[in-house]
Amino acid sequence: MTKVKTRDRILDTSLVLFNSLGEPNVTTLLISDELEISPGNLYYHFKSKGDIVEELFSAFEAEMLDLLAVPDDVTVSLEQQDFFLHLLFEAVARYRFLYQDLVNVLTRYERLQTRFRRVLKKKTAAFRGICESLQRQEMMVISPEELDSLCEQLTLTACYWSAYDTLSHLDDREAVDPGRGVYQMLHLMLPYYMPEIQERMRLTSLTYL
Amino acid sequence: MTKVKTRDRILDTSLVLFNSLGEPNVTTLLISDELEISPGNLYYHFKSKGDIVEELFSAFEAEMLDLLAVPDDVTVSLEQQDFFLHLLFEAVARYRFLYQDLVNVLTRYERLQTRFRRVLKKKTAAFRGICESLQRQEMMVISPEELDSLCEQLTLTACYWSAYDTLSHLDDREAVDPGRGVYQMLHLMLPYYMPEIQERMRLTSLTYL
DNA sequence: GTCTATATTAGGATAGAC
DNA sequence: GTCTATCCTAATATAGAC
Repeated sequence: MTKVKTRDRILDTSLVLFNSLGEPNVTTLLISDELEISPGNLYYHFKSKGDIVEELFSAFEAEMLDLLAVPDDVTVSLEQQDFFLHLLFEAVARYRFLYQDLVNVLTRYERLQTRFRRVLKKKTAAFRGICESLQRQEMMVISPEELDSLCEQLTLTACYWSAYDTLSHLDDREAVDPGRGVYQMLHLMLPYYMPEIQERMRLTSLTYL
Repeated sequence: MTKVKTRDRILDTSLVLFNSLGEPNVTTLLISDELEISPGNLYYHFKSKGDIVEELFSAFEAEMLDLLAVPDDVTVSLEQQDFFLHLLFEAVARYRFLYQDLVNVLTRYERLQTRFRRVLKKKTAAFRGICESLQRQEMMVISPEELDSLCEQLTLTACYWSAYDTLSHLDDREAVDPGRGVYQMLHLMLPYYMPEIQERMRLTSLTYL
């Protein structure tokens, strides 16, 4: 029984098309064309294009909230931090259509605004949690103001690295390299690690280039 | 003779509407409505909406290239650096419609792609120029790899701060606060200043909050 | 230069047969 | 569940009078 439900095929194909062409440039006709089904059929499964977007968003949201559910006073190792960043950028890349037209998408599908903001807040909180844990382990030293600024900067970068990266190859939007983003994230934190850790993380960061 | 040419009024109003509603959401009808002229009249002055966008882009480009024309081996004081960042964020804010739908706008008006990339490159180069000058003056210490990463991060932030900031108040897109962006930029450089300078710049940065 | 009226598409969405 | 045919609307753009 290898038959995949049409409904799911629509979601999969939409995601691919959204990511490579940009959500605003993908019409329902294009989606159905790509799937070799009729537009009517598509509308049998989803009552609007917005519904497809919302359902993809829900999947994104679920993945993110799961990933970002960092318990408050947990102890985070450098390996875990590393792994976390890796997963985060991978998830963002998988749903990059959201980020590449973020303001646009959020204004046209207003119901997503608060939900997206919640994810953002969780993201900042997760970064803060990690940094605080590293501080408790005396691997990091940072003042409260710097910590605020750093977490905001990490959030901004996690959000917009993929869009920024896309600017260099707008012709081929399939190409996506989350590694470079992780590298930048690590380098944002670098100055605040203790000297020995700093050296170690500098080396780690190179593996992402 | 206070009469402003219709052509210029179209450009002014378009810029305002683009900034507050997003370029994709602004129709030629809305522009002419706002100006209380007929759509036909608008098309007498510009043969397409894209032409309006391109002309606004040209103004943006001219301002930017002028601002970014930092001579190669110039000596930059901290005050000049500060002032430069200030002007930069002000210019970005004035044309924020470009940045808020960057990928979208650049894919729909392909001719702007290379021009925008040129501006980006100049931006990174300007940051590098400033940092190198500060290094020569022994106010900053930074390794070549860190410098690369920092300049890229500064460019990303200069580009996307306004869009990121907009996320918090998508309802009122008039509100724009370039100050906070400058603050973040200064904090990105902070770790690489010499200790005395660091203290001084930390204080300076507070004035931007 | 400016207007009114209208043409042209394209995209989202529905109706009804199979 | 799927198709074909069609509707509706909004947006870009043009024609021709004043």
